[in-house]
Amino acid sequence: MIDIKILRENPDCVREAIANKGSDCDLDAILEMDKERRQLISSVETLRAEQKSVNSEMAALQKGSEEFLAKVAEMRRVAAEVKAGDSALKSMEETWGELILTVPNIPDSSVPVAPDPSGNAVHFTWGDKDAVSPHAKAHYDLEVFNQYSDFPRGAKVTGAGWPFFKGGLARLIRSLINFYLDQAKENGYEELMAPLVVNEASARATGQLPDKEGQMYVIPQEGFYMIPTSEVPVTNFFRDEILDESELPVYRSCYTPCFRREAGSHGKDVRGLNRTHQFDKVELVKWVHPENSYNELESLKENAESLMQKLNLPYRVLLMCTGDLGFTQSKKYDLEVWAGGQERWLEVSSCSNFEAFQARRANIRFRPQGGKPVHVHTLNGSGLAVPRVLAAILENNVLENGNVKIPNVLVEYFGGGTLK
RNA sequence: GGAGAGAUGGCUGAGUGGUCGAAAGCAACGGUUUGCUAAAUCGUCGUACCGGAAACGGUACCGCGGGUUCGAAUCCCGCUCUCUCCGCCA
Repeated sequence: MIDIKILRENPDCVREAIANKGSDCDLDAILEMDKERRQLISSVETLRAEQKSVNSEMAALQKGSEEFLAKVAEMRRVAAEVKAGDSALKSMEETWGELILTVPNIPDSSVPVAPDPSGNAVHFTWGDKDAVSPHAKAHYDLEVFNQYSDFPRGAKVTGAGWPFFKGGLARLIRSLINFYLDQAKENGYEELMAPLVVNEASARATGQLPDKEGQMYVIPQEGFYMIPTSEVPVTNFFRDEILDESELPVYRSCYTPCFRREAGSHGKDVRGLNRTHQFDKVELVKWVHPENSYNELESLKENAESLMQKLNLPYRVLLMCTGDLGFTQSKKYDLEVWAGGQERWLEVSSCSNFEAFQARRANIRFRPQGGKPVHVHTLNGSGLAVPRVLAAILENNVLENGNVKIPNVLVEYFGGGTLK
């Protein structure tokens, strides 16, 4: 949620941000309504103040006295006015609340201005993508992959895009998760286990609702949503709370499966591990002091990068342009791993600073020394997604005989050096 | 799933229709006192919104949402959550 004060004081700056993000929302209508709303608030409150002061006079009067009864008659009229004003205000607040939620977050000044993904800047690359296995093949064409995964049975049991993994591949997935979590711990993130479904308020606070509703699976009986990322339960951990300034920054990591409907996806993008409805991911989440959030974004990104370095996987970092920024983000880096068999970059992490946008929605604040509560800044990034990293490992590390060499850092987790 | 009890400020806990945003205690913060610690003592001590340059003023909030009433923490209805007991169960 945008800060209404920024909107009032600097509408042009917000207007520009909206244009750069390519979103459309009617700022003039919002500002106009803000004005009306405030007028209404003040007229209702004036009435109520009158009501209140007469009520205390009445408390001192004899109950059935003439004077008392006269006041009752008079106040009956005021009460009706208050009631009418209240209901008008309530409906206005409702509309207003919906409108203000349509205003996107403002991009940071360091974000390149461009309308579409072609404006994303390659910020950094690591590793030599031409030095991967000479036998590289798309993972879905590899014998080991097909041996240890079962898409047809997944489709039978649930549907397309809900695979089973078996034996060595299942173990490799588990190895990656453990590796990620252990690394996160090294970097100061406390591990969290979270609910896999959330209520509507949580989905709203992190911004999945209302604008990404179609992405989530719904449990209508309970009004719950299956999480599309652990960002949702984890960020909501502190919803409606005031933290101590001394607690900041708070770092948390969380492994969960993630569930995404991926409506409309099809073709090459969804083959094999590239895109499934359920996938494993470790998420890194930070709650930080507003002054430090951009430094914190850099270190968050580096924490994610270090995983690929240790796995010896070539990757690149994109600084996303305004047109490719999400609704809630101020600045975002995408991390893409090189999948040598498919010869393409696969997104494995997206590290974002939301500034106070989520914190405002989620009502997460901290109390500065002796001062009024202030919204924290929230950040998150994958550290990392499992399936696409797995795809890269398989594709880049295929040996001549079709077996796959396990990255050194995973050997101990995996219990062996080769997947065969 | 069945039966019952409960939800008040950071915490404990009074308050069953009127001057209650809410007693008291604890914790916290500031001052005094004190050789130090402790104790004592005085004061401050919720959040949001509206108005205001500010000082400050106003309004709302006693789990959440409705209702009754001139007036609701208090009465009525619905919901959520917590606890206890029974049943079921990884």
